[in-house]
Amino acid sequence: MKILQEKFYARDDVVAISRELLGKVLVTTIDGATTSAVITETEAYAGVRDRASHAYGDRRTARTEPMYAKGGTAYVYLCYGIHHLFNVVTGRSGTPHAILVRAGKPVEGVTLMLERRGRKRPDAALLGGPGSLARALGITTTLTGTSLVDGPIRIEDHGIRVPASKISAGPRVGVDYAGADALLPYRFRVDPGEIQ
DNA sequence: CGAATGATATACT
DNA sequence: GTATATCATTCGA
Repeated sequence: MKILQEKFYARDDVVAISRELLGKVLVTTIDGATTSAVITETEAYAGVRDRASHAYGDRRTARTEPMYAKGGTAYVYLCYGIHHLFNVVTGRSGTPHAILVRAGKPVEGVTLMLERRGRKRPDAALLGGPGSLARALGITTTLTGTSLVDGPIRIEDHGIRVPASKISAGPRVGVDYAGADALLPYRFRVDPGEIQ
């Protein structure tokens, strides 16, 4: 159960880190209650040169400020006025790379996750989609800018191995506005059935 | 298929 | 300071 340290996040290759996050375990402790899930889907947002990124063109604002922090910082923002989306900031300080965590497979605190989502039984919809995942894990915008190393959100390595052959890559979701960058294969997914 | 729903960025006065 | 368009989505008809 080792918590990923700053060294893991500080690297420059956000796309490589996106692949490596598959199979890692996202853990939150909110109000003393812990919930966790294996990450099964991620999307890379490659800083200032990626039209789909909030930091495209070096747009540094109050909202995007956490993206410019050092790797291992949480970036959470409100989307469509309803959904809190959780991202992992990578790269060194000043490099606004981030990874959107889109889906997961429940591990710990399933009852609480069902309660937060207003559902009866665990199924693909419980943690399927970035808004649903954040909701189930209790992640809100108040946690943006917090540390993933010693904060309420962290990511652990449980030794789950995801072979490269089981990872599918494709274009990102909901970023049609990004022109040619919308076609980049920056979305990575592993079939939840492949996770032990 | 389309409404919901509010913070945020940007362009105005 | 005020106005308005725009979302890295979800759920229900």
